[in-house]
Amino acid sequence: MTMGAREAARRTPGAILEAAEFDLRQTLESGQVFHWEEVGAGYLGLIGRKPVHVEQRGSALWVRGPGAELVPDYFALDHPLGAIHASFPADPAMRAALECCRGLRIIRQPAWECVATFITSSMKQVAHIRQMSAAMRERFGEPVEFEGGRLFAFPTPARLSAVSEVALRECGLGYRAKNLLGAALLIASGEVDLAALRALDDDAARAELCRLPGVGPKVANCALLFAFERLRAFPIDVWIERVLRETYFKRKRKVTAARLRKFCDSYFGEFGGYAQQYLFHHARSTRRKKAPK
DNA sequence: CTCCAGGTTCCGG
DNA sequence: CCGGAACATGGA
Repeated sequence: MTMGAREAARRTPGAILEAAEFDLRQTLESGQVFHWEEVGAGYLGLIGRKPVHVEQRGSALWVRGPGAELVPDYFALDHPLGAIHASFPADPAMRAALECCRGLRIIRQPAWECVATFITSSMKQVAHIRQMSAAMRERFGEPVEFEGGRLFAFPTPARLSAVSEVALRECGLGYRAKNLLGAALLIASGEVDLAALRALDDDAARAELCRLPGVGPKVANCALLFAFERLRAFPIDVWIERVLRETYFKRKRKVTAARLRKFCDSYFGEFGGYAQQYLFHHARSTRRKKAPK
């Protein structure tokens, strides 16, 4: 596909940066973030309110747009991925996940949009979460012009707290609308201070997150992992639970949630969150491709 | 049409 | 502490 001269002229100047041990696609398609769109040979999205287009060619990232300078931090290119991979347990399941997902990085998301999207995630497929996120952005977010198109920032807590529950339901949230509204209110009022969580240890930060309606242990761990860089946080969802039971608790009866929790916290170690994300993405990408008949 | 999805909350053993 | 049930919506 060649690009027309007019379209090419719309492009903003770009830059090239080195990104070793990084796989953009695995990172953006692994279900940790929900607003990036595949455009051309790369991905288009916002980092906060700054638009950027990112394309990977080998170990180089071609970036263009106001968000370009934020790319290294956002995609956590400074995480010691070699050491992280080396920290994974050496069992077969973990090995397979590593081979599948090598280069996947846990990114540094803005806290609120991470918390908010995961509040909407309960009992929803990744495709649905993406739809709800897009709907809320388009309807309530600040528009951002970029290369002849328009993107929308994720609406702030203040903005969302002023929205009606009906309007949120129209974005497809269902019963989650009330939770998101309540969470936005608690944060907009200052009763819960997301920025202040950075000073707390993991357990205290998790407890604080769980004060938000619609945030339980799983969503709190997602937020800790994807927005607060707590790389030990290990979210247990239906996929991971299936993997755990089939892999580490084969033919054991009565494995309670508490038992699973305890196992994960000790077995996967200091970068447990990374291990979890690799297992999650591997399970999803192999289960979905199966049986095209 | 039926099944199920990155859960949380509330309620009775 | 543990298992169940309700809660909404849409893609496969």
